[in-house]
Amino acid sequence: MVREEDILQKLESHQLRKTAFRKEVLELFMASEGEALSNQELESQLDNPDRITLYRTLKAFEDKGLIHLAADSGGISRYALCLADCTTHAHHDQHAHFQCRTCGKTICLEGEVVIRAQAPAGYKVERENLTLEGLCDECI
Amino acid sequence: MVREEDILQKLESHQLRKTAFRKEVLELFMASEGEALSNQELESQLDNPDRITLYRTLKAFEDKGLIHLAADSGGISRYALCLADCTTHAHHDQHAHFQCRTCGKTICLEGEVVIRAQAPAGYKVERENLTLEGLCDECI
DNA sequence: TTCCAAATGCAACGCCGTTGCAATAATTTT
DNA sequence: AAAATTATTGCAACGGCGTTGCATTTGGAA
Repeated sequence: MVREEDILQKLESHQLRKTAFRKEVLELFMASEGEALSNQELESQLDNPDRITLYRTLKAFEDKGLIHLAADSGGISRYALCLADCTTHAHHDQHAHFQCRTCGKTICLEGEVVIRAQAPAGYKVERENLTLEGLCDECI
Repeated sequence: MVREEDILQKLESHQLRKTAFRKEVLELFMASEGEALSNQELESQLDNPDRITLYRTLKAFEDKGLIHLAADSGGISRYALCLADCTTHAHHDQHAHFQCRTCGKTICLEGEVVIRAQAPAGYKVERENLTLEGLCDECI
């Protein structure tokens, strides 16, 4: 269970207005335990879901460093809560994601990620994106 | 320049019919030097491009192991030629991709890729997907 | 309470990708 | 080489994801 107080505090600290809608959305993220949620999944759990408002809410959350985008192989967007040290326009959590090829469930992976891959000379690498694909524990 | 003979041979060896359209599409891939091309980019270079036919052509190429999908951060599909040892339903080339955040140019990266990341116990990892993002030599 | 800026809800749009179906073209068979 | 078979093409229509513009409502500050 997520405490109302914690939700409000999180919105406040990220300079986001405490509207009913945003509280609902943030609660879903905080209750999802590191799972990345799609617009569709969020809509199905919301009270009075307006697609467009949800899109804009997620974009606002992302801009303020509250959530981050996790690549989905199907081309849709999935977001997950950032760790504590992400702030506005400064996402610091460089971690891998896992996506189940059957149910689409996507989670953030904890722990160390070591990547060795080289871009050609003259290229500038700014971010590394690692996604593991396979079967989750429920689809195996 | 790509030789007609090589195009036909490649289609033949992958059990694909040698139609005018497919020859055109394959030629674009063979001339692109490891760059991953989107439907849009292909359409703009084709003679008489039918969107739907192009989608199906790419799917056929992929099924037969001629091309592979490279993740695009914007959620669209980009394909690139496979290396020689890919065959029907058996893609062997596990390599990273680089995508420019400005122009979208996407290339296959050669060389070794070492990944250390752990999925939770009970999960089965089947594929690892590594994409580097940044600026290409022309956008820097 | 008043005011302003931000967030919401609605309508409309554009792009990516897919499906069904009839017409056409490439192989295979005789 | 013609007929039969099978795959491919082109077209129409559709659905989903995501965006933009605009009027209305709401949250927060003065």
